[in-house]
Amino acid sequence: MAEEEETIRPEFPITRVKKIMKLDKDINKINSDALHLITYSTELFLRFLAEKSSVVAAEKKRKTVNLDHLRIAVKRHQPTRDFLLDSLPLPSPQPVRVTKTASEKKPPPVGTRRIDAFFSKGKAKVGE
Amino acid sequence: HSRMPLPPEVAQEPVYVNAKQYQAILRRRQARAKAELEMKLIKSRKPYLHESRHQHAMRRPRGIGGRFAKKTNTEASQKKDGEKSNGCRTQSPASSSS
Amino acid sequence: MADTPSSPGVDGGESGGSVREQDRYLPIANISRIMKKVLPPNGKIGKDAKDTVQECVSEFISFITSEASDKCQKEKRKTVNGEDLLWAMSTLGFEAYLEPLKLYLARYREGDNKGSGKSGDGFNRDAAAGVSGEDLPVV
DNA sequence: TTCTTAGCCAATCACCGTCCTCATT
DNA sequence: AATGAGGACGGTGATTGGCTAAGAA
Repeated sequence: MAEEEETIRPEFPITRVKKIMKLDKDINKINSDALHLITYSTELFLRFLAEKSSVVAAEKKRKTVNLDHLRIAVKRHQPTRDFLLDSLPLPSPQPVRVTKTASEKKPPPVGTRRIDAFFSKGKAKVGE
Repeated sequence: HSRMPLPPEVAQEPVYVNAKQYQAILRRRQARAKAELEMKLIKSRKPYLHESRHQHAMRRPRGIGGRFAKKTNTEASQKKDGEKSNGCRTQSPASSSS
Repeated sequence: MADTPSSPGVDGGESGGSVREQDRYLPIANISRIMKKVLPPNGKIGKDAKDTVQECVSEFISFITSEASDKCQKEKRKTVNGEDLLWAMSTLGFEAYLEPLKLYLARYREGDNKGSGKSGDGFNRDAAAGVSGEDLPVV
């Protein structure tokens, strides 16, 4: 057997993934497993965004995936939507179609709570 | 589990987020605010990242269609004037559509 | 064209102690290439979409890592390990990645390093679809 | 219809991977 | 003992813009 397993590598440069992690000074040390896992999961996440955005583009009958499609795609997956809340710039004109329907103004489904304490402390009670 | 209203960083009214992520999102906000303060994180995108690569791209031979052309022997010799024969776009997409 | 406030200036050196773009994001060419793989054959991607995805991906890294690191601090450990990351994934709503990740880790350990990298390996082909499924069951 | 824009090409060179030493667990 | 951080070094793929078809409007 003359063929040897070529050490295939992830699509992303691992060293840069680590650099991005280390931008947060609260991060101390990272072991090899963690580094590789994050790198690969990032690739998975990217594929997810691309795939979902592509679906939206198709729905909109567009051949080019644009930022709007990405926003809609993200909006459809709660965990992603929530943690990317600050990362997605709001589209310039938000069609304020907000009919002052008081009944509709109660968005939070069961199991949701409001946060008011951004200043006081970074700790809010999660217990319901 | 439950969802938590998150104080908006840019929006106006509180947004409800997954309770599991709530703490993590706030932590990240603090971390980014701190990083922005300490490292003066840039917000805007530069037109290009490296001056040297920008220059390289600008000085490269281009085909008739604006594409980068292969370095020819003429170029390799770097002495004689040459005629760029390659870099020309391949005719036309022709009919490759299935 | 609206030009960016910050001039290109010199390469590599930004005034003060600012973090460079190439240190905060993954290479845009890699982002674009991976995205194109899941698009239809003739699909295109807008520049704004690429740039924003690039930022979102970096945020993803920091988001997950932060949660894992937080767990480490609470447990008085100084090194983030694989378990911490897997735990963070599931905690933050990406439990769909657990299986693909474990699989990948096994591959990686097995032969020093192994990955899906190039197309041809199908063990992760549907991995992205894992979370694609839909919203998680909000119990 | 008109106007905007993303893909296309490949050469340099900044960055990635590897190997090393030293520190930490 | 095992393993991660940090640095040096060599190899290499990401970076890069003008033109125009492809799409958006």
